[in-house]
Amino acid sequence: MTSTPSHAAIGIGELASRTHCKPETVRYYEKIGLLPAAPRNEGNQRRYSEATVQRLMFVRHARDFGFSVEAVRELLDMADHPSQPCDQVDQLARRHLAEVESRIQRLMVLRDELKRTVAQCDGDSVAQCRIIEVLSDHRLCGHDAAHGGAEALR
Amino acid sequence: MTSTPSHAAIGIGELASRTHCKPETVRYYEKIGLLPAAPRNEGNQRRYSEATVQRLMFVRHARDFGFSVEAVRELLDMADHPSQPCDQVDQLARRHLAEVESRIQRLMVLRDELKRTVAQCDGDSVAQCRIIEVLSDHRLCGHDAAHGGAEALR
DNA sequence: GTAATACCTGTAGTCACTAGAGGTTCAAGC
DNA sequence: GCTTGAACCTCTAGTGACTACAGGTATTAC
Repeated sequence: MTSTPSHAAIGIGELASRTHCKPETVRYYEKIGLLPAAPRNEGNQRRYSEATVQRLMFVRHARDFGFSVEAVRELLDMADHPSQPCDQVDQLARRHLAEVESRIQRLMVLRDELKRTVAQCDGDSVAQCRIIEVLSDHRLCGHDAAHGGAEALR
Repeated sequence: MTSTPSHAAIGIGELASRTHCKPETVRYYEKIGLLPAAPRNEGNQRRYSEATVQRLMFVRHARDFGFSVEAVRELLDMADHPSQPCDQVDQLARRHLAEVESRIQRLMVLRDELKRTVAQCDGDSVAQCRIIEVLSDHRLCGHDAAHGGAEALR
């Protein structure tokens, strides 16, 4: 076991493994200001406290929720001011929820069209392939607008 | 109207507008080899044929379907060999469909969790905010694994 | 003492474009 | 023929959120 007593300083490797990310990511977060510049030991290596573990967990969790780094920055700022009203947090989360829902919608349209197209392929030569045919001629789609596939991923 | 007779050479601007993309994107596709290097007029400007319009439409349409540029490259290659069997096209499309479906699944898990969290916020101060609380403590989630938010977007 | 591992900085790469600088060519009107 | 403005050219850098690598230093275990 390499568990460290809670009062001891934590190295970047342990911090990373405890928060399910990589040392590179930790340094990246420090660089872009999501984490404060870590104090160093005599050999110039970063040493962390439990508070930083908590902060990084918050960051990772928010990222897992799909919030952008900029949104995480705002959320952290709000979390740092607990006596303020939480309207802003609420708005940010609702906006994000709306984005996720619209992404799901667009992906579902795309999925249906892909499904329909794939189902029509009879496994013969490319010349008769329905997939290639549909890609070649937009009029063969169920939809006449773009499906928003590439955009749906953003 | 600025319509061009079909036998005349087409400029990059018209090609772009007819395929709903930008001149920059056309040049980018040429650079990465999705489009062949265009012949030039005396003043070094690109001139396109109807065949290129068709090819670019294919590319845009495949991208709208959410295929990666690498996948589009493969699809183009297959479309260029119409006498071959279309198993590969089929496999590529099915793999892509599976990816889209898994992305939808992950996004739906994320959406449900976000929805639940947002619903629990009573609009009081940040200190009591359920959203901040959940982000601070992963155990408060419905799920105990990562929600795959950031990954779901890829 | 030595060897393996962990850490450091800085830079470049990923994906699919997009934006801008700074210059050239074209097309239309006078 | 000249001028003006739009369209075009090349090249470089920026986007988001990391990831990977090169080349060096520190720590740790034996």
